[in-house]
Amino acid sequence: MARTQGSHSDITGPRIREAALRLFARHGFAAVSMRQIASEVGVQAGALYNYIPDKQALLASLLRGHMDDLLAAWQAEATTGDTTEKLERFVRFHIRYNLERPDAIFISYMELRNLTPENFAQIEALRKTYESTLEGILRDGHEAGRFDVPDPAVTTYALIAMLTGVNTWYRSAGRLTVDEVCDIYWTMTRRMIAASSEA
Amino acid sequence: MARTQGSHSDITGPRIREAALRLFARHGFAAVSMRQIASEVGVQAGALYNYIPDKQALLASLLRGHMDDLLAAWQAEATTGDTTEKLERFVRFHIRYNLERPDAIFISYMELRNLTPENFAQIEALRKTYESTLEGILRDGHEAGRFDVPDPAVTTYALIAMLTGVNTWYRSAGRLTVDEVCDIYWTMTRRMIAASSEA
DNA sequence: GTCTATACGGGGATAGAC
DNA sequence: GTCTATCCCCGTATAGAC
Repeated sequence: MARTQGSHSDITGPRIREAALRLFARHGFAAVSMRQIASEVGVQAGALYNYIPDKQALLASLLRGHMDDLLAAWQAEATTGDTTEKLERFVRFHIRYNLERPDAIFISYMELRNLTPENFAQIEALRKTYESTLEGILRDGHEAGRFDVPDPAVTTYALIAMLTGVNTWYRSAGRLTVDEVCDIYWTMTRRMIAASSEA
Repeated sequence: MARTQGSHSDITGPRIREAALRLFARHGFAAVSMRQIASEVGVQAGALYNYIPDKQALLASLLRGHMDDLLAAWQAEATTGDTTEKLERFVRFHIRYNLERPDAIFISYMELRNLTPENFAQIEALRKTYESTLEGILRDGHEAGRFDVPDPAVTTYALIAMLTGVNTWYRSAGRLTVDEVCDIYWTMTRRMIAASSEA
């Protein structure tokens, strides 16, 4: 039997974060009320403040958590292989990772403006770190003569935008599998940076 | 001498739209109050309702106006030239047009979820129309043997995302002119669809 | 066409009982 | 740790005077 009152500190915290992530992604940070979040979790609004200082800190914590997870996941993949293999791994990793966490990705791009300047700077730095790994790969490949990348910074922006864009249109019920999508984007990427072979 | 009261119907309407566009882009639709918009325009909140039925209709009208302008502007450019020239023109047109209207572009991507289903369907149809012109160019070029585009639909998504992404990073005070940016993106586009020459 | 005033609901956040 | 109750502010939208 579920208790309607009492201590649930171990599960309520995560549930608040899950509910907030989903609601912020669906309706936008400003449009979601603390009462809505509480209602999803099954507690009263006041109880939320046992877990978070305020609404803004909740958003910042979600975004920071997402960026930390993303960087850790990429670090776990990025170890071996030559430059071309690293680039291919980045392309496939980015598409897959984003498709698996649409809510977190959506919020990360849409709700940055609702952060305080301090929180914004922190999240931006993490994002910059992630994007720099791609830029590093492009520069390495260019210097090694494997790629032709006249402007690594711009190419990084272009690639990130292109890859992240998959989230706006891909549906698992559609005509393409995730693997097929990754193949297509890897082909486009390879051509964009003029990698030597199309094998 | 400015009147503090009286009739200004000819200028208040446009000023409401300009203020709303700017504020929605800056803070998000849900976070902006009618009182804020009125204050920017220099009227009381109640006076806004002489021009718009409600807040939601104001947003829909801004988005519809933007899409109408976009389609008209592209129609005015799209008349002549072979397929490769048309594609190059699309790339440069899209980047320039977006950079000149950052607020409208931002809102068009961020605030779609705040539209009623009817308004959303309308705006989406206009956006689809615009993107279809690009897909048409890619299909034409592929069939004519000028491009190699295995999946025109996905390539369209990829190109639109890549080009629209310029707005997130470009600053006129930065190291690149708009022309240089267009050149870089056109090179990347040409390679992506494997257009015959790189001249 | 704009004003003032206001209706009415809902927002974030806190206090104190249990 | 959660509840109920509440504070205080602000939201959209309307009514009626000028």
